Amino acid sequence: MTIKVFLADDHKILRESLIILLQQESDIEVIGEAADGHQALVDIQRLKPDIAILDISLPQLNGLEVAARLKKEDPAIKIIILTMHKNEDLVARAYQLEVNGYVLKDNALEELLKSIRIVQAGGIYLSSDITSTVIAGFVANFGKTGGKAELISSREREIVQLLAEGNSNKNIAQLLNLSLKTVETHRSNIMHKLGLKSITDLVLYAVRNHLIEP
Amino acid sequence: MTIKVFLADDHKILRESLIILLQQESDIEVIGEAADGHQALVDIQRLKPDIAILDISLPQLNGLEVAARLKKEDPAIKIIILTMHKNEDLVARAYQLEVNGYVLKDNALEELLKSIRIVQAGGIYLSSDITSTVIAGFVANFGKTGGKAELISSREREIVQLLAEGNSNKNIAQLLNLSLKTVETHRSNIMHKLGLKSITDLVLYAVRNHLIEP
DNA sequence: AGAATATACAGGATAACCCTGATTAACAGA
DNA sequence: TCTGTTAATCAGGGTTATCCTGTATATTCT
Repeated sequence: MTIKVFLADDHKILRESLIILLQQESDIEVIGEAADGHQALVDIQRLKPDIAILDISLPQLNGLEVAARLKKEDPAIKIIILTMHKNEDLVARAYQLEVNGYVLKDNALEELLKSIRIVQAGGIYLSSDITSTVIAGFVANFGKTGGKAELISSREREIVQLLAEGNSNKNIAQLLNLSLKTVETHRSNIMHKLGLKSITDLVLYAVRNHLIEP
Repeated sequence: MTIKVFLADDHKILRESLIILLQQESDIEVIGEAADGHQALVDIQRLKPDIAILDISLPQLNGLEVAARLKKEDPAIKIIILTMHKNEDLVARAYQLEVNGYVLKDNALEELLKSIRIVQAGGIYLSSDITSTVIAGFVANFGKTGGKAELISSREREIVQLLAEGNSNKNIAQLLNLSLKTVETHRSNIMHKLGLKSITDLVLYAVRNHLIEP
């Protein structure tokens, strides 16, 4: 019995290449493909693959939304997210949706094959270079806040935005009538909670989460 | 005589897949690969492939900058840009660099093979879906970019990207084999030239100019 | 040749970062 | 109600990083 997989990715070159290579595996069979979220949703519900492999940045309906709708209708469906995004928030959202795998495109092809077999066997697969701290932090928060995990507090989010807008710690302290030390503490906590390594990462986080516009 | 190609793309899954499939073509031989711009530049100059296939969004040094440096050293080198971006400004910039091919990742694999053979034969290949945007872009940009002085130098652009990717001055100095003080000077000059007040402004500049992806 | 630019490097001042603390208020669970 | 957790506030003190002001050489442009 082969593992029937469905592949949704908007880049045809990658889609075609992966299908050719997946077909060469004796235990894997690609039974369908899609280039956008709507088509993926319709075809996956019709073809009922064992595993749906979804890119996040799909046109019309993003991969996480497709995953959410599939899981809502059939919580047993197996989903692997295949994406270039190692953004903490997206990983957390995927985790919330209880997807079965999260594989980065800059990992080896071998990782994808491994994830398919592990997920088919009932396991959960996460790319090794996704920071464990984010997952740990997320798991720690999950359930205590009623389902929706807020990684950072309201005050912290306010400071994220001010930082991403180019304000210095000193500046923020003046704006918010706080001690410089308080701002430093917030900043440090934010970096740890979000798993960011530099102010640059913070700006990108803010852009991705629409706290500021590029 | 086979066509010797070099492939640079930061997504290992795509890179691996493409190499396997390109190797199956009897007239094509992949003689090297790279996951970042620096490695690509060094290896391409060392291995001297017939055609260099470059993604635009490469870490450390983006594909267009790699193309510019390769063309400067050897104007006869053949370059195919393989990218997800169909922005007219990126296409126009590629055209100014006189690259030999521009293929979109959402085209078929067959397109890439065709582009390799056409470019090897001395032709220029453009993905069919960007023909209209490229024409529009040229009409709009023609004349403007003729003698317009670049705001920042090639070296500075390289450092902008490394900064926006979250590297510290120290880190960049090591990567480029420069003194820390040199990197600091470049950084300062960049900020003044571009009228930026903070590193976050620089990240936003890099995002807007597609030096990095949000 | 002269001017402008790119590239490279230094010293000293300022700001940010890191780690280990502390206090107070709010709030949830046993 | 007591206890534990989190949010929010602040501090000392040491280590790094960044900013500002200069200098110098090679290359490129006119």
